Amino acid sequence: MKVQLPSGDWLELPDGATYADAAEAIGPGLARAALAGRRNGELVDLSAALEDGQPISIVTAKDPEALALIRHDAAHVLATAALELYPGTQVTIGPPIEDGFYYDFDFPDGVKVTDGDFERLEQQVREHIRAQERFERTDVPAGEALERFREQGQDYKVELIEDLVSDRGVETVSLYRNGPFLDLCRGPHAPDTGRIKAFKLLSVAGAYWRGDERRPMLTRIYGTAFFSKGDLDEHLERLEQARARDHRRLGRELELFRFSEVSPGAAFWLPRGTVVFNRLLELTRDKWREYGYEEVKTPQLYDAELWRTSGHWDKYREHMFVTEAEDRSMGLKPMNCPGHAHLYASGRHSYRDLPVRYAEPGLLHRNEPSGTLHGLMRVRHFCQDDAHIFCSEDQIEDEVIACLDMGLDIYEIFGMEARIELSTRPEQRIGTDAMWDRAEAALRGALEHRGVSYELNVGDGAFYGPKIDLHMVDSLGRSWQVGTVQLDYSMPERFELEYTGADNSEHRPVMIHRALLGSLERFIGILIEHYAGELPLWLAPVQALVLPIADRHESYAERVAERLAEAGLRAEADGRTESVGRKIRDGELRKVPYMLVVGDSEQQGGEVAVRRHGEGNLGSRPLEDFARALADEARPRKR
RNA sequence: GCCCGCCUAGCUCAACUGGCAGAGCACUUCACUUGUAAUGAAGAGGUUCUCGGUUCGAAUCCGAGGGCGGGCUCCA
Repeated sequence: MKVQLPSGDWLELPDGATYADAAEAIGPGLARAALAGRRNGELVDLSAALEDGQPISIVTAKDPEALALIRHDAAHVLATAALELYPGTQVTIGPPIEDGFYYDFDFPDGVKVTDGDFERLEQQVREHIRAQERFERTDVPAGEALERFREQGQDYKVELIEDLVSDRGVETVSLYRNGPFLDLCRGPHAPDTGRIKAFKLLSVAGAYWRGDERRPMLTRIYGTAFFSKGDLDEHLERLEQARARDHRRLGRELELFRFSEVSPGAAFWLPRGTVVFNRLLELTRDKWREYGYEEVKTPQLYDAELWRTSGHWDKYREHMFVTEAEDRSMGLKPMNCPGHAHLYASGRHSYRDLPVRYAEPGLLHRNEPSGTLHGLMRVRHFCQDDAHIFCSEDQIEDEVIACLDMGLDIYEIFGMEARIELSTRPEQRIGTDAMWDRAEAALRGALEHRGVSYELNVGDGAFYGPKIDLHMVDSLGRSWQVGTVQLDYSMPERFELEYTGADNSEHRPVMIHRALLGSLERFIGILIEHYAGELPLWLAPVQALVLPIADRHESYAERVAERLAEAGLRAEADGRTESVGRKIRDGELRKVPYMLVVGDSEQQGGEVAVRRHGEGNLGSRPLEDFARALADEARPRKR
């Protein structure tokens, strides 16, 4: 039989040959390096049989998918070790993930595995790796596999097989054996455990079986594997560097904000952080003006009646802070939409006035579960760059395009890109199919018009309408939603919103909820990590620090700072009686963009010696000159 | 909310098996008057997260609560 190699050459092999045989035939070096085969783009075991006339390739460590392969191998070896150290453990699933793998275990009663047990586990794993145990695949009838796992008391595996049979009509399943461990697994695997060259366990966490909070809580052990110790070390080094960018750490070090037990999930903004916050808000307001929004201000606290009307009392109450006042139930707003809808409803509107765009940097409170709070990224109190657009149905697409434009404008200022998702109609929904068709088409049309790529999230829309979500990742690769553009047909219904059409009869507007930064808190968290704390000049809490060399230069330093302040810049003089080296060090650690050293020669010549953060000494230049240049550089961003 | 871990000075962290709570940085004062990443000395700073228990004795052991961290679930 013949198979075709990636080079286009044909390779002649005896019938019944495997990928391993093909690798051997090509050369002994490749045979040693071979980890798996590739058939029609899919990885297969080296022991898989070749088919006549097929194009094939041999996968080695250089293949982009090879790491996932050995990480999956590593997960099996971890399960092997766990079963040996903790007999009676039930194994569940153990897939490779970005940067590593995990395995979920249900340990026997009384066994609690923590990261203190990692050393023992790792040692056990290493022994199996050293032994170079072969991964052997066998395909068996589902019934036989069921029997086997039932006997072993592996209930989760039994459930998995039962579901494979009932949901997918599977008749045979594949099992993989490595050393003493036999696991239900789709494969493929490397030929033996010795291919895992570097291995490390990273963390332990709880995880619900099948992600369902009503099912048992399992113990998830995270780890990673590489083809060399060097690669592993490099990865650990990257993790360490990512931790140094953590906004919680930088927020404390740069004195931007703090948290306190007296108000969990709510940031206390220090003066420097407040500068950043306000600068971002100014940017938002500029954009609102540019895109034709009108800013409004609505109350924090509303009678329960409003929340009943909006549906929050039924659907969102557990996330609301509720209080009593003079025998009335009141709720702090978790969203601005009911207030804006109420405001719209309280006046008359002509079709000539549409779209009405109400914007508000709304202060919201949401009673998020304690376990979900996370620095600035997930808080209970935050400020949303929120707006609601009331428009006719034929205005939807243009409005959504404008929202996307505005969002992409803003992200571009920071050189950041959002991952965009379109979420379509869920099972539980209101409105007719025709309405959903139009709404989804409008959102898709807007995305395509703007020419952005997006992922389709089928069935994940809100019950009242489809939505576009914009996500960004933090320093550790965690994805957070920032912006959202949502169509809402429900709220206008509930609040009986109307506008008078050209036909002089009343029509129902559509409501578009949209936020682009999402929450200023979260966005600032992402910005801090994006810039590793080195905020661009226009956002920096202190833009220039003036450093007098000796006491006699202090009044000149003050004058320099004042001159910069006159130019609209944020400047401070460091009048401490410390060495210049010390002041520079402190300024560098504070990540202040510019430091201006002033001594005798600067004072006499009306100059400043400019030092740029991260670049060093740029030499002296006239103060006037520098002030003008800096004011220009600090003038907002692009556009 | 659930699982695991952690909580000592403003920050980073010490304190052998239960036996007088410490250091560096920051802060205050004094001296030094400084030219591009830490001048020196002295001083002050503690409910060891909270409450309860065990013990002659608890930062340390046990229980409950709070907060934080890593995940899971949730997240209009």
